[in-house]
Amino acid sequence: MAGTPARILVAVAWPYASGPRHLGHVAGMGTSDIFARYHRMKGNDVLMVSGTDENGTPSLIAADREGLTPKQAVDKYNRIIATDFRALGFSYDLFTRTTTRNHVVVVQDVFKTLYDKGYLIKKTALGALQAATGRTLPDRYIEGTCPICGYTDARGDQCDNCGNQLDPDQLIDPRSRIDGSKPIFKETEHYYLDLPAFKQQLTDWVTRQTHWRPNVRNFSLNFIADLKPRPITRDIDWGVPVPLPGWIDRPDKRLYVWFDAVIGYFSASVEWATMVGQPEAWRDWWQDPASRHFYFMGADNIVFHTTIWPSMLLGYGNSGAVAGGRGEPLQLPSNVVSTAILTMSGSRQSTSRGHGIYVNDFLSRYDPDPLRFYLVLNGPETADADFTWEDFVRRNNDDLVATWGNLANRTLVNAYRRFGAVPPPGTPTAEDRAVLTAVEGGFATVGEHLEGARFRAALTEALRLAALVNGYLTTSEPWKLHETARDRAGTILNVALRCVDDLKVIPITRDIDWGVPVPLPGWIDRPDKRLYVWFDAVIGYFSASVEWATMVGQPEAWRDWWQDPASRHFYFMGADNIVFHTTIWPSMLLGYDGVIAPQPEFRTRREPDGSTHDVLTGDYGVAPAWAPTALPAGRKLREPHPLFKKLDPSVVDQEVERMEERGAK
RNA sequence: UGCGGGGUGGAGCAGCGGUAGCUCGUUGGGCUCAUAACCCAAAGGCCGGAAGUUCGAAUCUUCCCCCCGCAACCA
Repeated sequence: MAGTPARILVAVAWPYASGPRHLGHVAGMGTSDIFARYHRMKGNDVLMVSGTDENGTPSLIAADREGLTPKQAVDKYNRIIATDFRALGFSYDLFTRTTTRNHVVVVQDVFKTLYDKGYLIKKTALGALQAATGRTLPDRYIEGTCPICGYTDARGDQCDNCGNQLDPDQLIDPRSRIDGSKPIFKETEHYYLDLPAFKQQLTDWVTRQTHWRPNVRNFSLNFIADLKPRPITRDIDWGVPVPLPGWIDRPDKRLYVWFDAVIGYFSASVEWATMVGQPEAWRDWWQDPASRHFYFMGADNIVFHTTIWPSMLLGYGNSGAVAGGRGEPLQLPSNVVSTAILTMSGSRQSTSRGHGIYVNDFLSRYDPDPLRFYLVLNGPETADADFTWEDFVRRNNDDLVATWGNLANRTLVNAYRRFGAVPPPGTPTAEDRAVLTAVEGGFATVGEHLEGARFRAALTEALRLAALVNGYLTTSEPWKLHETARDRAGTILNVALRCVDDLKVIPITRDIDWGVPVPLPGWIDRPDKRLYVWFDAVIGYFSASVEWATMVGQPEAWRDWWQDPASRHFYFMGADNIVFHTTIWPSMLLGYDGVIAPQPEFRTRREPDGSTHDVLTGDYGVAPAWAPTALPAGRKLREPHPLFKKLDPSVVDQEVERMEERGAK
């Protein structure tokens, strides 16, 4: 493990804004968030970017289906998806969109640069167009009768009945799946990316990536061995205009959606730099050979990230207007972490067939933490995994609640009731030292798993440590000692509290505190619940100081009074208020309000052309360090409340019923 | 069809030449501060199928079956 801060780019697959996303879509994304949070806690400089993929045919089809314009449709789904991701606590430094002005500028720069350097080839090929619109009709959107088996609903790329691969012009009576019209087949002109030009470089590079998962590496090498030019423009009126004379103004030609989508990793980094007021800051990640780039995506996207995107990066180098011809060539992926498929009760989730669970639907009834927990413990990390409600309830109740939630709860309940504060450590026994050493060792062992993107193993190890502390508590029985040997009971609870304090950083949960009453999830939006007036009133001393600092133009100046141990505070009040100032307010200041898992928020961005869009971002620098925490004796404890909810087994039947109802519609 | 990955007790996985192990669940017992943790015991697998190599195979070879991905106009 490097002791010096490293720059880590966490690049997460761009969800398509053609509908709400279901659990299968986010199955691999929780791990990217864990990875980013881990590296931040390690002290590394993390840039985590993604956004919604909004160009291309599926957006148009979604819009037509709902009677919306393409822009309205992608606005709608961008909002839904970003709201889901905020709720799931994905700590993006920037979650943006592919319809921003910035994205268009960067994409066109990459295209133009590849063109100028001779990596694009103009070719004419037979394509299918939709009669009414002149838009490209992808093979899978053409249906007809299979010429081999006579199946009447064969698709243009493949017959679902006999499994044979087809070309769309082979179909008998071909029709558009969109409007039923007969497709027009004609020769159309397109630009192709000259992938074979990069074959040798790619082969050498991938061969050296011995740390990749074998299937990713082998699969990529196999793919590279037989590269052909790949089209990067299409006949469509929704997408990034082709930045070449004679093409830029054509309404019927746009860049192909996959081409612009992968560039999103880069364009989002550029947008992030602008947003934080350091327009050149993206170079620290993209042009520093010491920086490392980690890509998270589904298994079906591997070649885009190991072959096609690297080809584009190699071709671009540092030549374009955005990179400005200076610095190192843009960095290639360091690792590509792919996720398999999350099936739903045995079959593949499909939006069109109504099979699967939407994220927002799920979160309307369950908390995000159990979902994140489940998807790591039982998700499709290396092979397909199956989501069943029965399994979800079991993992939640038996692992998350029983092992970890109960450990935190029993430790805090015991310490709070008998001591009210963190008891002094006393003289540790061999058992005390053993359990502390084991738990503190978790930072190394769990960390190693996370570095290697072995998330399931990391979580399993964290749970093993929690079980270890459970065993330590059961054996030590501090609840029997607090009257006869109070010092010893205090020592045991001190050890257990420190273990819990460490483990709350290690486990892959999102938001664990020590019992702050309000605001809590579920209460924050309740109009009938408010903080008690004295609570917010006394905080006024602090908030007014912050306000003053902002007013005088030195927003950090309040720290000189509030965080300098040498400063002295004098309070003046009526006699009826003494207890608030000598007891309650000091308790609040001592209380454990530290943020363990900072959360993302929406922010509106305005671009030079006046357009605006909302992005997900956040200040994640306040997270604790990835190291044993120093829990001082004497720190006040508040009345604990359970961290996670136990689920009633009846939810299994309820959810199965709900799915059947929807499937029947 | 070609290429790649995978098929191990009810679920999820590890093992990859020495005769099968982990987590959870299940059954019985102990204990109980706690959102029933922890301890003890037990049931449950011919390691997808077949043939072969070997003193010995879940582990190596060959063939076959099943699942998933890719096969370049799904992204």
